[in-house]
Amino acid sequence: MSIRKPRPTRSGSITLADIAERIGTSAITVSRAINTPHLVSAALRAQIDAAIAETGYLPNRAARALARARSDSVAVLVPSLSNTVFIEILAGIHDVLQPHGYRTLIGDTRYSAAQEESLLRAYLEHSPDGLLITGFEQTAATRQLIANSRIPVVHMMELGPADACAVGLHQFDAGFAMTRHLIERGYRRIGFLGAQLDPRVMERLAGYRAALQQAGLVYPAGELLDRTPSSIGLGVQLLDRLLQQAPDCDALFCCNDDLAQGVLFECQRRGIRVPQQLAVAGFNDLAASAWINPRLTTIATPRYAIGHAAATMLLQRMEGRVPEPAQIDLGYTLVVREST
Amino acid sequence: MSIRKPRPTRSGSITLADIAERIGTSAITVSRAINTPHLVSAALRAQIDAAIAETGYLPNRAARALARARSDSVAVLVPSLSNTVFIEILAGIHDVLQPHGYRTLIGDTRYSAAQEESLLRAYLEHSPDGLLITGFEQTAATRQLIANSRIPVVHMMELGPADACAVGLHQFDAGFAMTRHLIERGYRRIGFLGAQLDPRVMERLAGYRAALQQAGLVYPAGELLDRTPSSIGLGVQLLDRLLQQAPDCDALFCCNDDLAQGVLFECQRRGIRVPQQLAVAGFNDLAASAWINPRLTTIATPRYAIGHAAATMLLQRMEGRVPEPAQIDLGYTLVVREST
DNA sequence: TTGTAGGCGTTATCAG
DNA sequence: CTGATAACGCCTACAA
Repeated sequence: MSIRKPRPTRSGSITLADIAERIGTSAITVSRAINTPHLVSAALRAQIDAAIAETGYLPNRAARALARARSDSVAVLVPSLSNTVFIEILAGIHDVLQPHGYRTLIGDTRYSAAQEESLLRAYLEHSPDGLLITGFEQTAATRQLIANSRIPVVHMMELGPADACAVGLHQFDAGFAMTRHLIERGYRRIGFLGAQLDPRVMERLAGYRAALQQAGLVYPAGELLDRTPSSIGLGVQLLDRLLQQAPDCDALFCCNDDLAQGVLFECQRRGIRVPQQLAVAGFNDLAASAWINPRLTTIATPRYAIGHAAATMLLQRMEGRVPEPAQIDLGYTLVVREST
Repeated sequence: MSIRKPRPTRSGSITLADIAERIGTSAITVSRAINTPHLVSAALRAQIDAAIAETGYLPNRAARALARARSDSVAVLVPSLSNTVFIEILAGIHDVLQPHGYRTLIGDTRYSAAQEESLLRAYLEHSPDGLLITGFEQTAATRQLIANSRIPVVHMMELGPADACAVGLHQFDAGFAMTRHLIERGYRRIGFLGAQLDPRVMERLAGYRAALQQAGLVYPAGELLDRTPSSIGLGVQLLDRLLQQAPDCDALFCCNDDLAQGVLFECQRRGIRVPQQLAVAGFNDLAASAWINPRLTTIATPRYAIGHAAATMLLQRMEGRVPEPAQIDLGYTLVVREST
């Protein structure tokens, strides 16, 4: 009989070996009792469970990750957390991944490709089992990092090159559809308010331009673009600037609801009647838009569903399956309310 | 000269040893070149850096965490991500922790103490070096987990028992102050709309009640409480119910700005003049509140600063220092605008 | 300034 | 069903 040497650990926390020692079995058996209970006799299992409960043992993820060469975690990169659009995406992701035992490493790139790159580098050190990333505008280095890591990736929000996995919608089409709606309503001098100018906004803008062009209603004076992050306050400000550069504008397509809400507030304040004097449309259908006065016409985007589907697709790829199809277009809905 | 045996790794990724082998040195030297460059000769350092760049080597956090018995990560538990209040707290936390090399594990408890407990259990497996948690309403098991883990904790938003570390404000006082403001403005039948009913809302309610009591203006019919999560739509709905149960109400203190915004939208729709017929006050000073019509009187809470200070305090404790004082009251600001 | 030995806590592998 | 052994990749301690 060998004398078990006392095992003073550096961290002082309880380990598998501690539990094993307590009930005179081996660490590996305790490990099995936890991970594959059906491979352990009921008697031992009961003892082990009791010891675990007594001691408050918590498995050490780092050790597990090291031994198994996988971390049960997924890195998620979004451009912003203050935009509820991405919060809803995260909710969809979480609801899929959580039940499968995955942890989520959330990274906020603050709309910067450089930040995205450094965040990704940082997260790759955790050897995530998969990656969910927003859009397709990665730096070359980011793309290289992803390629080298060999982990499955699913892009969110936009649809891209056919060889990539993605769940999203055609931002161009949505921008086009909203503009068509305004044209069909009879508006003729349709402006566009753009903020942040991230790739998705630029796509919407392209859709807007295409629709105007097609209808012979091109209206350059009506375009107002600003790199500033979108906000209600910015909407207020941009309306003022727009009315100066295009006083005869009769409809305004805002690249998102924040901006549109600011515009509506300012219209109220100035006594501009919406939609009679100026029609206002937004994008994304945020919570306030259904209640503001007048209720805002907008494009509803399926954020939760995008997160859900992207996570589901990633799950398949992490399990080695090949998701079919590789690109899922979840579309958009034109929600016509009172403001147009 | 010993023959180096080929090192086929399970994961296939590049390791310190790979780099070392490439340039004929040892793993530990490469480790030092990365972590304590001043302990390695310039010549070797240059070679090592080159090899790292060439191979795209990324350190393995799990191995590092295991070896050092610390993870350079901090667990953060908030009740909601859809409430921008907590997003701003996260921003403050991030801005402090990120530069110090800490990763943030974000947990959304969805206002459930049970979820909080299971999230904490999950995150403790990552052996975070510290914990930031919202409020003081933990389950007994949660408290036990925290105690056993022996990691430093800082509570956020509220102030609590003197032996705990916390950064926040006296929700009771803020509720009291807003109610005093309404009383001083001359309103006499002041109602209260409460949603979610989390501990902080209940504190504000208590402050409201105390102020009314003190002024001899107790107005039970004016209290309307609903467990439903707060939202603009709920504000609309609650106003309707309130006007039925307390038609003579002349001021309404909403437990947060979402609710208040819904109330304002519905007042507009019904032609109720604010503040002449009904004064409306909110709580938190969300972005829209400064722009809505009429502009909303509310309590501004220092969310970013709370996150920032809490993270700073945690940092001190993680470095073994004892922060002084242990409780930081960051206060609140009564922002009087047009709605009262 | 560099290297060797050994351990961190868990799991894969293979043997009983 | 159970266990011994050897990784996993990195770091501490000590030695040279």
